[in-house]
Amino acid sequence: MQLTKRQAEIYHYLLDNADHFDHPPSHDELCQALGLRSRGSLHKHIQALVEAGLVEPMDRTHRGIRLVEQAEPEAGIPFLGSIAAGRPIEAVTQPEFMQVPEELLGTRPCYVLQVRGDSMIDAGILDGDYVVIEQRDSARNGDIVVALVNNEEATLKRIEQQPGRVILHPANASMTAMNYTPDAVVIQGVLRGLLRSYY
Amino acid sequence: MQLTKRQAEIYHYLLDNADHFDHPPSHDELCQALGLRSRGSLHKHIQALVEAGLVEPMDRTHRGIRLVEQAEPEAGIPFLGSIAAGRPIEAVTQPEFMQVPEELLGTRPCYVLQVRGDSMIDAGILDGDYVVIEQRDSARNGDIVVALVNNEEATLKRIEQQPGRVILHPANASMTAMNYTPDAVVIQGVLRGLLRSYY
DNA sequence: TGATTTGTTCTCCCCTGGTTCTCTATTCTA
DNA sequence: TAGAATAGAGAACCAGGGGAGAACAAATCA
Repeated sequence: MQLTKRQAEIYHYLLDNADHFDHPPSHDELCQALGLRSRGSLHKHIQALVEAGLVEPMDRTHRGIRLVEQAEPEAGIPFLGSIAAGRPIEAVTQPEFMQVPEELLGTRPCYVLQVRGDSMIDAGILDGDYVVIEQRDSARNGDIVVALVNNEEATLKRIEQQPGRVILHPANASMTAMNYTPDAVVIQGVLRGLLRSYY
Repeated sequence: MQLTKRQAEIYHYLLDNADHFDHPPSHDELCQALGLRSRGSLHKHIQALVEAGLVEPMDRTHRGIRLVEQAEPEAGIPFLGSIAAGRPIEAVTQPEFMQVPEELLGTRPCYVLQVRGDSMIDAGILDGDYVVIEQRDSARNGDIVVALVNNEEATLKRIEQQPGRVILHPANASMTAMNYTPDAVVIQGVLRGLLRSYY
């Protein structure tokens, strides 16, 4: 259902101030905060929000103006899919969330990918491991990064950036490093943590 | 259940003053403290708190207003210390707790140790990694276990149990497996997960 | 055991606050 | 430009929240 301008205004006020109130506000308090003089007018708006499913119906209970539980902040960080050298990231249809120790998180947003293949095995990253990736578009030489190559292949490699070229080093004695021009390689994130499940 | 404003007020008063009382307060004392003149009125509020599960039901016992212990669910599993081949587990003085994805947990209690040394490097377990250990006293051949050897040395190795002897295999080409009698090796847990932090 | 606390129940009452209604002003739209 | 939609004011209504106090019963104390 479409909100009117005023309804949206009031809804946003409620959103912004949800934590300011120690108790849900009464109609009178809200009227004052919103510059209304009539409880009746406010009630009409609140009623519209209830019908739109944004506010809990409050059947005569006092101080009952409560926002509908927004999708509770899903704990953890999203598990997005799997990464295998030479293919695009294979996304899961429904992102799941994984609880990750804070020690493995950076300040920037992070996500989790599952590693396919053995290209980083000498760095202790095995087939099936989960890697925590911090979203960044730049990296320092020596970092292990998720890189998008030629706009189609995603890969997890150690990066070496030199003037005029970018080298992606696997960590596998049986594989060789690859050379690219800088504009062929887009850094999508930097390896920040690793999770492995046995059994 | 949602508390009314007054109920929340009283509950917070109880929380704030829980330690001030040498014994749980009587209704009369609380009335005085809260500025109420009627025990009956207070009783209604306390009753609501009991129904909300915040106050112990006090079936007619005198001076019985007691808060329900809010067993705050300690998030995560304990980080106990570090394990290095050939030494006892070095315990941290104050166990910290780490958030660990459910995928790495078993049904039994788990704890976290930090790995010191390179003895399992060929299994992708590096110096500094955190391992999630499930408490068990037995393991299957091939499992990586925390084993207490000769009642003094703790070590993380792949186990092979044969009639009359136990072999602990490192995963490092430059190290050799060790043979023990079964009673010299006590299994303390089985490797269940691994966490690694880069940077 | 009798007196005193103290928890419980109940009834009465007032005020706050949600609801409903009507009336009016303004803005938008066909 | 007329009618609809949107907004607000304010009155009236009444249920819920909160308190007072009496009466009672169980626990505790002297």
